[in-house]
Amino acid sequence: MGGTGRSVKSRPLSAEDWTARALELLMDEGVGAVKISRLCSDLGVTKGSFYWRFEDLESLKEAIAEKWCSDSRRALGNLAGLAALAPLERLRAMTLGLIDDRAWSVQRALRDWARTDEQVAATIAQSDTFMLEAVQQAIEELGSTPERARLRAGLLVYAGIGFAHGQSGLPKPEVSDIDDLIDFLAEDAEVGARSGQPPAT
Amino acid sequence: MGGTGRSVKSRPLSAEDWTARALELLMDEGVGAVKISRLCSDLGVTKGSFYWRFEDLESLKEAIAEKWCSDSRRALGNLAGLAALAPLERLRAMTLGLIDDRAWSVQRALRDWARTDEQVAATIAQSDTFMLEAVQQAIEELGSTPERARLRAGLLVYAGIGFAHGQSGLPKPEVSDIDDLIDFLAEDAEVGARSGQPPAT
DNA sequence: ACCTGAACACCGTTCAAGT
DNA sequence: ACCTGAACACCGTTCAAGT
Repeated sequence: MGGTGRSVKSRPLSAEDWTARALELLMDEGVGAVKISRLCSDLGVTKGSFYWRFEDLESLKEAIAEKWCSDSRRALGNLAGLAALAPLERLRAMTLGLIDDRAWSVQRALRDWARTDEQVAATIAQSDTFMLEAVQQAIEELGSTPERARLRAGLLVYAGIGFAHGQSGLPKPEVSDIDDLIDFLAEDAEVGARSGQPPAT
Repeated sequence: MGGTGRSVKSRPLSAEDWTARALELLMDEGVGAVKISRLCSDLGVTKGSFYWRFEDLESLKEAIAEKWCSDSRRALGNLAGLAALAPLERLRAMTLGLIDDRAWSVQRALRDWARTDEQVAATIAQSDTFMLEAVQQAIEELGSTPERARLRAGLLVYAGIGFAHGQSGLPKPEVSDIDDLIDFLAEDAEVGARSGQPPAT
């Protein structure tokens, strides 16, 4: 059945062919399926072919990380780019994305690899920073001072990462909980705005 | 040099000998060091000896998880048991524990294993629930309603887990940030208490 | 340039045999 | 009861040889 395993001799495999299939495997079957031998049988070649394109497994993982982070950065950029959208709605959309995205299993694997691979760590760090700034800005637009917004954004982003790694017997937040959460942040932002310092020059 | 590698024939190895050494390895050298072959050379036996005590690697990991969770549960119990301590101080101590505990690398490995091992998952879930309840109760005592306290506790605990898994290029919270955070929760709790519903019967 | 084929090291697992 | 020793499967890695 179609798609995998080149039954006929076709064009040589590009690096993208390898990373694309590896990312598919990671999403569909988890980190345990990302093995050179598995990739080779899927792509219909022998291992030597892999080592023609990549130094070793690590460099494959780095390539996966870069592809995935650039993809998700683009997605988040689309959201943040909707400056037209009210900050409250934008924040809500981001938070929901934090919760239900099925691609969290990918992130878990990446963070895992990041622990022993500086390249991957740097890629992830950049991606996290981007997310934090988007959230912080939305909260600022709700009326918090930059410092307050940074604290709240950090709390929210860290909680999102934690949720992804938890799976944890802890009650999974419902959509209504998300709404309460946003209310929580918004309500406080108003307090901050009302009693607030004037914005720093 | 002393400690590891029984140079002389001594008493047979108990299951605890194996799990204790494995936990040491996990804390000192990370998850990559927890290998049967490594354990065997450390303990001065051959692999068959391991398989006399354990079914396979999975069951060793389950044993590690149980040992570690029961240890940390006791530690947290000591904190929560200090009902004498003002809830604000208790909450602060717990949150600081969430941040600086060097044993986070262990938790990361356990959550990783939990993904493919139901036993480990159950052990972790129980540990998480215990933590959540302790935090929730402290926040309730600050004057929040149970529902509000649950939301805030969940946010805090998830953020702690996320922080442990992040390492993430995001700015690591300073102690002063923790204080701001506690203020944030406390301040809101007061708001909740002032405008609050009467506690449910 | 791109890939095969065979080899090797390392690790988990099994099992008959030893004490 | 507790462990050895040797075997096997699986996976990552290397490399000479093929087209």
